[in-house]
Amino acid sequence: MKEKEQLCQFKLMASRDALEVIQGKWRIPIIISLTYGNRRFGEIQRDIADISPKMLSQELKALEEYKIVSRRLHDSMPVAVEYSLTTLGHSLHGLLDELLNWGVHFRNEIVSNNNN
Amino acid sequence: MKEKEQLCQFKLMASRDALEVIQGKWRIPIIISLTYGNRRFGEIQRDIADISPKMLSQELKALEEYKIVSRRLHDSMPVAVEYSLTTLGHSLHGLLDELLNWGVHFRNEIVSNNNN
DNA sequence: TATAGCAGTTACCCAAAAGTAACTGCTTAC
DNA sequence: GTAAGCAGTTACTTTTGGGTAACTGCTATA
Repeated sequence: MKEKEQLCQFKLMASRDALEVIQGKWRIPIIISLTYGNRRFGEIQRDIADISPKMLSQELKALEEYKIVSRRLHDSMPVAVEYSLTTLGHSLHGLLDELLNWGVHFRNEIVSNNNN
Repeated sequence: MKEKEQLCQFKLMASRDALEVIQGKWRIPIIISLTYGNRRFGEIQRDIADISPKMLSQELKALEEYKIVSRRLHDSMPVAVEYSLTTLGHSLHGLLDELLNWGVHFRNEIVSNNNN
């Protein structure tokens, strides 16, 4: 079964590509916040109660580089910055959905399985 | 829109639950290897070419604690150990699928988008 | 004119994650 | 009897991720 092994290797590579982008404590939460519409820096910070401005800024920059998030600067005075998901960012929708569903499923399992 | 905000908070929690389990460089790859059937320690190690025995052992233990993986010891002589996915482990199938699809999608996007 | 809000940045520190290398005890095959 | 494969473990080091606190420059509001 050489085919099977090649498929396995292919999947391993694909998973690495994906993980490279979404890895870390804050990226998924940031993306989730942005699925609720365009958001300002401070708004995201309020959504994700325990993120520091340093981490938010750092991770937003990373997500921008991966073309997941776009940053629009409105040249009003006091600077207003608007973050939003790109098309590529929105393409994470299905993955996010599965992640959330599984998160809920997992919590139910561990709560109910005092048996086992 | 108080509802919207509560839903957002709910999703943030669910994502944390899920991430706690699948976070890290090696867990997803290990789970992928195990979707190809029950596997011995050495087989997983060969699937995932660059994992060290230390990391494999450590992550398998963690996945066992989360009830994602089960370890069966055959008391033959030379010890044979068989790892497999639990039901909970198999329930990650949909998530893995989305992850892999997105990984492929992402790679295609960044390869083709020399424009932008 | 002092305070608060906007959108961050900077320097410093610590803990966790991961890598490296060597070693274990067991058995079978050469 | 020596090498190789099984399934790991141990000690040590490096790297990275993330936390904390203080600070920036700008503006609107009280």
